[in-house]
Amino acid sequence: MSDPRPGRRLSRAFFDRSAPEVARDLLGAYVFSTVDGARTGGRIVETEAYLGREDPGSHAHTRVPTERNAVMYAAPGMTYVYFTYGQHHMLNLVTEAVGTPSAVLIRAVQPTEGIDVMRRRRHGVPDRSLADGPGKVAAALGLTLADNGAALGEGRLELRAGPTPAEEIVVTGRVGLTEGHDLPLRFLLGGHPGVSRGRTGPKKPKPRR
DNA sequence: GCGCCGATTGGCT
DNA sequence: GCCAATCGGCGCC
Repeated sequence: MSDPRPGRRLSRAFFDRSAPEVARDLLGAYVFSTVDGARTGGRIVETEAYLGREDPGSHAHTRVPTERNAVMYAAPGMTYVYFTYGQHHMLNLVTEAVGTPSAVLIRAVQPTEGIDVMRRRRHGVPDRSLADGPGKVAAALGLTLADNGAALGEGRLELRAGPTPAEEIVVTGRVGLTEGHDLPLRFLLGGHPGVSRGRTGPKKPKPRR
């Protein structure tokens, strides 16, 4: 069995770097939440980087700050949580300096703590599917829009370093986007059973004939 | 295991 | 109105 070995808290400086660097280095790190008195979380095994105005897949693409994406412009390490598809929350961590809208999406977590609570929140799904997708991560951790905009170390989330992953780090295109899916900005631990099953290609397939 | 499809709310044009 | 950084169920091989 793999014992959880979370280390020291991740610093603001850790997040004050480019989103791809942070996304890669978050692999093997730990994320925990304390919600309703229950601590849950685990090891990050899949991430995606979103770059900002120049990134066609980003919420900040060619846009002035809006109410939703404002947090992307804020301080490194801040949590950016948004709601989509009428039912799912997505957990992101802001990267780079204030004014630069970039973030990293946490796409999959290997549960190590509070697994019983996560089972209850995820009601009926097999253990291997507790947090193997971005919507599942937020659901398993009990996150809501109330967690949007929390400064590093001040909200219900805690981020800690982990040992350097023994697994190979694999880089692919991002999942679920209509634009920018071809950029190599998705990072995952190769062969890990807990990564999402997301497709990397264009969302709308080319017409067949 | 893989692919298709409906669900369901809020953000944005 | 349109459609989204998704999920789970169902059908099929």
